[in-house]
Amino acid sequence: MSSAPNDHSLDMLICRLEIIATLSEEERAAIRSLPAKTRILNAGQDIVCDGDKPSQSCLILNGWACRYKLLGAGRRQILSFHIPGDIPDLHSLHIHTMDHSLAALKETTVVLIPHDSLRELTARFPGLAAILWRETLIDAAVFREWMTGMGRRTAYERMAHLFCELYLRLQAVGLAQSYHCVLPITQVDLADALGLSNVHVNRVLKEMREQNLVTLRGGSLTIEAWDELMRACEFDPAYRHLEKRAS
Amino acid sequence: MSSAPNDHSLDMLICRLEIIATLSEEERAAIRSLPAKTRILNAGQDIVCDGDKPSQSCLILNGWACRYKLLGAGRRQILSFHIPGDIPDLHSLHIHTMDHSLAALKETTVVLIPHDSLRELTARFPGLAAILWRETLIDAAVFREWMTGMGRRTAYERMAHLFCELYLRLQAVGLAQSYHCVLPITQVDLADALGLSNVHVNRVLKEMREQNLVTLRGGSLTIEAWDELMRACEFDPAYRHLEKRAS
DNA sequence: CGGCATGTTGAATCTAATCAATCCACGTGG
DNA sequence: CCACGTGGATTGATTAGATTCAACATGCCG
Repeated sequence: MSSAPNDHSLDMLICRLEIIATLSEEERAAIRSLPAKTRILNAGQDIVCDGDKPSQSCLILNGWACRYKLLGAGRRQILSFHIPGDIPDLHSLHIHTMDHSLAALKETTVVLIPHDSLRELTARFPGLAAILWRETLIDAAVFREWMTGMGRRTAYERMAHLFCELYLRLQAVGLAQSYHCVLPITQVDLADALGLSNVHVNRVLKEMREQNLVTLRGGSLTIEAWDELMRACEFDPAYRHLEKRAS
Repeated sequence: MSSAPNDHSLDMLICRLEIIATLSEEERAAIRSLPAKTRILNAGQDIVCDGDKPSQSCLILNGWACRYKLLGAGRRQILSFHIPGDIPDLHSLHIHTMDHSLAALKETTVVLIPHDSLRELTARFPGLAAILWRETLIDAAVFREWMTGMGRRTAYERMAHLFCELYLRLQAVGLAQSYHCVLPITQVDLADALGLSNVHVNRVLKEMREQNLVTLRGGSLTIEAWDELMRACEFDPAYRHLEKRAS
């Protein structure tokens, strides 16, 4: 953990929020002056654990993370994947006990922002409060989409849907272009995210590869037929609620 | 739709918020003076639809509702059930387009509160804003729990878990006692909520009945063995985040 | 080089879905 | 009052999809 010179790590957050809203110069300045500590995590390392009562939230600067819950008999459910610009535990600002864990999927750099500072920020700038609130609501909207997938979509559709979602999210932060991106997710992780067994994930991936739809290999994803991929899972990006709106 | 004399329908909301927080007298008064219209819906009637851009949120006064998404080929996923005291579409305050629908499961009375008034309220009382934000975060926490159920729990466990959740929620608003409550949910609804087929729901219910665990019949639920029911699904109520905290 | 994590494949098994009847309670209209 | 229609619940038979178990391949790292 290193106390940051605060180069401009928080610009990442500004950039992210401006995807869904317009910020004033004051608001940008206030965000930039948030106290922040940088921390680097190894692959597999937990950032926050189920049951913790964190006093800070983390912004991902680079790397990958996922949230997950553990059940008895070694069962695990991955709830979401997170990429640079995300604040995966923003909810802990108002919900004090973690009901799941957050872990790095590869070497990952995060910026830790104290809840006190965030609370002060939202008190001074109600507009920012609304935007952050909105971020957590979008998070919930994505949960709803995943839920409907797990309940009512086939394994094939679920996988296709996840690839569409991840590609668009990566593209939005400049980490994907021309239907190609890094995806440091193992087949076991995919299985735990989609509610499948690792063996079945392997077979569905094989099928998609053979159909020249998508190829996932060596930690990188190539989408060979974007339109068909979207059609296969009835993908509608509306659930991510990216319509911009002057708060 | 009738313009309400505003007897005290909003006390329901106060009561609900005081489950997770402590309100000042001013805050209570401000809530009570919210403009509100009462509306009565028939069973099966939609309250808000996927794609709508509502300008108000609804508080359930009595009855039952559920949120759901429709997919191609007639598939439906129920995302949540709602009982008196819930504000199932509070998120529409900051997310402007509905990504799912909300429908009454039986004759249901709701109070409609304009977004403008809510925004004004949260601007004047940042403490209330935090509490409402928190409500939406708890909503998301429940989604996470359902997700892990659909991904990693068996049909039997999922069903048991849902019954535990609903019973405790009903109990909290005085609609259940001595392990018995009204549950106007058909087996088809249960199936769409749990990601199962109606036939399988029927079989699991039969199994539970034969084990003297729970009986669901004629719209009412009786839990014969609460402890065992909780054990069967590893139920831990923590995910509903009811710890009270002076905001 | 050995060890370990990850990915791949086959075979057997099982859970839950699907298809198809039937039943029952209830309300409606003749 | 009874015939009828309807929505929900129930049951059986069959099948599809996914899991489990097991073996083996591959690649990376110390």
